[in-house]
Formats: sequence, C-alpha cells, structure tokens
Amino acid sequence: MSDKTKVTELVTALGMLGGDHPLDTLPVCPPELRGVDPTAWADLVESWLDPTVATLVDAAYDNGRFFRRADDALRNRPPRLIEWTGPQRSPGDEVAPVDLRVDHVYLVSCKYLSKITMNASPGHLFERLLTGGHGRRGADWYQDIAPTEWLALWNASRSWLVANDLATSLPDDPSALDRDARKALGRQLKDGAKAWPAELIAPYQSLCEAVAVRSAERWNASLAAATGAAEAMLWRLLRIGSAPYFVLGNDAKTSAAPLRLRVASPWDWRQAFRFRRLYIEPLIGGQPMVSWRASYLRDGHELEVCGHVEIRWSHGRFSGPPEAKVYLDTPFDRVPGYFALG
DNA sequence: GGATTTCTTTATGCGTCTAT
DNA sequence: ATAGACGCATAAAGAAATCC
Repeated sequence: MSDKTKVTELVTALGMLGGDHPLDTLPVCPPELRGVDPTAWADLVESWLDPTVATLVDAAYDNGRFFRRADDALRNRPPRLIEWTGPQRSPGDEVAPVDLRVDHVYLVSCKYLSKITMNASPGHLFERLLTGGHGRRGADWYQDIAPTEWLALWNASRSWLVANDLATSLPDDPSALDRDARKALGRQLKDGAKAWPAELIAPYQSLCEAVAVRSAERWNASLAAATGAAEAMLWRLLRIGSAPYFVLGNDAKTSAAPLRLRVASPWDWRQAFRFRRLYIEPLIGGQPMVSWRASYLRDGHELEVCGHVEIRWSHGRFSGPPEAKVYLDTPFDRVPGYFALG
C-alpha cells in the first residue's frame, strides 16, 4: 500500500472525527480510530508532513468533514468508532473496496472512483459474470476463444522472430517457455517504435476481431443462461453490492470538484429505476473490445448507462494470459445508483 | 503411505504511465 | 483521447517438507 493511499484513508477518518486539521494539532491517534497500530500511525505522521502530499491531506480532511456534516451520512453526530480495514485486501467476493467502516454500518471507500471499474480475468467476467471472487484459473482466453487466429498470430510471430535473428527455435506453444523467455517475447515483438512488425499487423487484427466478436457472444450466452442475470450483471459493472456504501474521492490530478457519492444497494436501485435490457456488442478497434450498454427507466423515461471492456495482454505479448478491463463511460453524475452526497 | 502444514511461484487484480 | 505497456501486491495454486 502506498503512503498516499494510507494518508488519504486515515486523514479522511480524522476529518470525520471532527478534530482540527491534522497539521495543526499534536499527532495523537484518536481512540475512536481502530485498526491502526503504532507503527502504521508513526508512518502516517511522517508521510503527511511531506509537502508533496499537502493537497492530498487537505482534500482528504475536507472529505471527512463533509461526510460528518452530510444529511445522508453522519449529520454532525460524532462517530464512536472508525475501523480502518488497513492494507489487507478482503478475501472473497466483495464489490466495494471499503477502506473505512464508521459505527459498524457506514462503509466508505476513499479511493477515487476510477473510470476502470473492474480488472478481471476474461473468464471471470464473460463466463462467471464477476461472481464468486477471483482466483479460479482458466486457460489463456485468446487461445480458448479464438484458437485459430491465436495460433496463426503465434506462427507468424515465430517466423518473424527467427527471420530477424531474435530467436533460433521456438516451441509450438509459447506457454512452454519459462517466464523470462515469455517476457522477452513481448519486448521483441515490438519493431522499434511500432506496436507490431508490419508482417504481424494483419494476423493481430484478425485475432482482435475474433476475440471481440466471440467474447461478446460468450458474454451474451452466459447472461442468457440465468434469468435476472443481466440486471445483476449491470449492478456488478457499476460496483453496486449488497450493502450501500459511500465513495469519498479526491481527484487530485484534475483538481476537479471532489467526488462524494452514495452508491445504492440493489434494493435502493429498484426503488428508483427499472432495468430494461443489457446490450453487449463487439467493438472493433486496435485491440479486442466489447461494449456494454444498459437501458433503464426512471420516472417513465428511458435512459442509458454505458461502458466498454478492453481485453488485452497486460503483461506483454504472449506473456501470460490476457485480462479484461471494464470501463464505465457514462459520467459518474449520470450513473443510475450513484447519488450525490448532500 | 497418506495427511497436513509450510514454502514458493504465479495468475490475477488494481491501477498508473506513456507514446501517439 | 486511445492503445497498450508497466509495476506491484496478493490470493490461490502447486511443490516441498514434515508429521502421524
């Protein structure tokens, strides 16, 4: 866990507790704040003195104070208990990345809400529909879903590498290579500044299209297999979980207004919206992509929320299995189930 | 010999960064 | 803005060691 993350989370908690700005007071860990051992506290105090995190500290403190005052949150009641989940990642199947829990009930995520909502293995997304936690390993998705195109690209890559004296002999299946050799492949398959050598652009394009089309098919098929799966899928794509939670974000980069949201539970969601349909379509581009778009009703009007998935080798070409990055393209203030905290 | 625990490796997850 | 490379943490898988 980076110091920045820790500073953001814990200073937000200090803001909720209603004390003065941390830089103006003696650095004593308040008794209401739990889960912070003395070492972590000492590290924190040291980190927040760093001038490069000054804006972060201010933003986090303001978010905490805002949460304390907000009508939908603490309404000026002093918290009795703020539990910091700490650096541990929670095991199992959790939708919300909760960093703080206030008075046993208010779940708060301090990470700023990214456009990337999930980063799962393709099998986890397209077949298990983001349920069941991560971890179950599948085969290489490209190889699984587009074996012909994948093999054609590998064979072309192999020939190109040998022809350019970058390799002497390569196996029929790159997974037979060890880790270092596979990492080297990723670097070698770049022809200078170009993304791919000219000879390999066409086979790579074929792979992209095949993966996009068939991933969308597979996703649709998985959704069709169970009734109600599409609505549940949308909730997962929006990081809507069984319990409502709060997001207190500070987008330090763009210095935009702080993002303070209440994320609904499925029950809340159905009070305000009515799910209509989830559309999944392949998206052709420079990499395999699949778009998703959901229509829903609010006060009788039909509205849409949309995003896309990028399937890619995040760890180098032919180096490890690809992953699926889920993007939310609708701005946060127009996402059904994300309510501005007032 | 098989069960159980501990250690090591790696796929997965969660981003951020950079070139174009 | 987009494509895609990079970095790092961690849960789970697999291997090795140890116990009964």
